[in-house]
Amino acid sequence: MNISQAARRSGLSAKTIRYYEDIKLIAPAARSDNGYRQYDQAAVKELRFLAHARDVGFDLEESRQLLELSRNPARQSRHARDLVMEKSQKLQERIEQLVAMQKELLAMATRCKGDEGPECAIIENLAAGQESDK
Amino acid sequence: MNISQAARRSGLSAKTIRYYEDIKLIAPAARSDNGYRQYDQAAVKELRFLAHARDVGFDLEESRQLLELSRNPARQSRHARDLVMEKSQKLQERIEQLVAMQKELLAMATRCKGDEGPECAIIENLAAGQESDK
DNA sequence: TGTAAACCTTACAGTAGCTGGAAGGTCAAG
DNA sequence: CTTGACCTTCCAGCTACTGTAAGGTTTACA
Repeated sequence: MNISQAARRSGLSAKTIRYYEDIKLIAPAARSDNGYRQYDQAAVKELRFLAHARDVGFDLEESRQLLELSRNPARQSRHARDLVMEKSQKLQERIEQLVAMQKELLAMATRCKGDEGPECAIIENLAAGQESDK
Repeated sequence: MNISQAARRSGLSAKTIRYYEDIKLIAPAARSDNGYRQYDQAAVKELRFLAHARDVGFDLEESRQLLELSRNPARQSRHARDLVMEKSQKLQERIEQLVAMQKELLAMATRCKGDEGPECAIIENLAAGQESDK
């Protein structure tokens, strides 16, 4: 199949698939006589793997590691688990950070009248700085 | 004061301050005879404003808008409030997305033994694709 | 047979928000 | 007079793509 069908089946864009080939995340696709890239079921499966890994938050380097594990029949599931736990930890920290931001945004919004006047707790709050160094 | 002190007092790096000047987020700093940038309290206050706006999740364009509001004595607090509410909404969506990712990561990790063997629910889960198009 | 739409190719530029490094000028202490 | 800590500008690189240009191919249809 051509690249756009592989894209549809994998959930990646054709652009992204070419990009993944460029950066050697996947092996160069076979080519048909006209020079078009050709994908088989196995190739699509790897693309779907990558799409899913990205979806759950792995970056390209981590996705590459996971893909290598999936290709390696002598892998140790411990390695995959380590990657997942580490990502989960980072994600947890990120979530807590966003929740804290969210909390502060709502606190600011609550105290701002949001009318036609210039007085604004949001602006004051952002301007009010924790002075650090003198 | 010189740039590194302004950096310490604002919570931004010197690099970042120069960058903000470059992209005209802030006015070009005054220069002393030797060509060094000079910052006064008002300048530091704007830098702190920006640092804080970034901290709570605003991107540079939004931060620029907020800074303009803070500079404008004829502002309407409604505008600031709108920016905050919109950002809060986006943030909420992002948080829910990350929480869903986190949930899936933990579900995968739970089902993976994480030992020396190759059998791994994580790999299987990532490989198992929701086949979309035939 | 012509042509237009829908594919495909490569190559290069741009995005956000910085950070790092090179190459060099300035300043205060010892 | 040298060392180290500043400062300057400029350019490259980071992530993970996306957009665009300029072209070649294939297919459907009039």
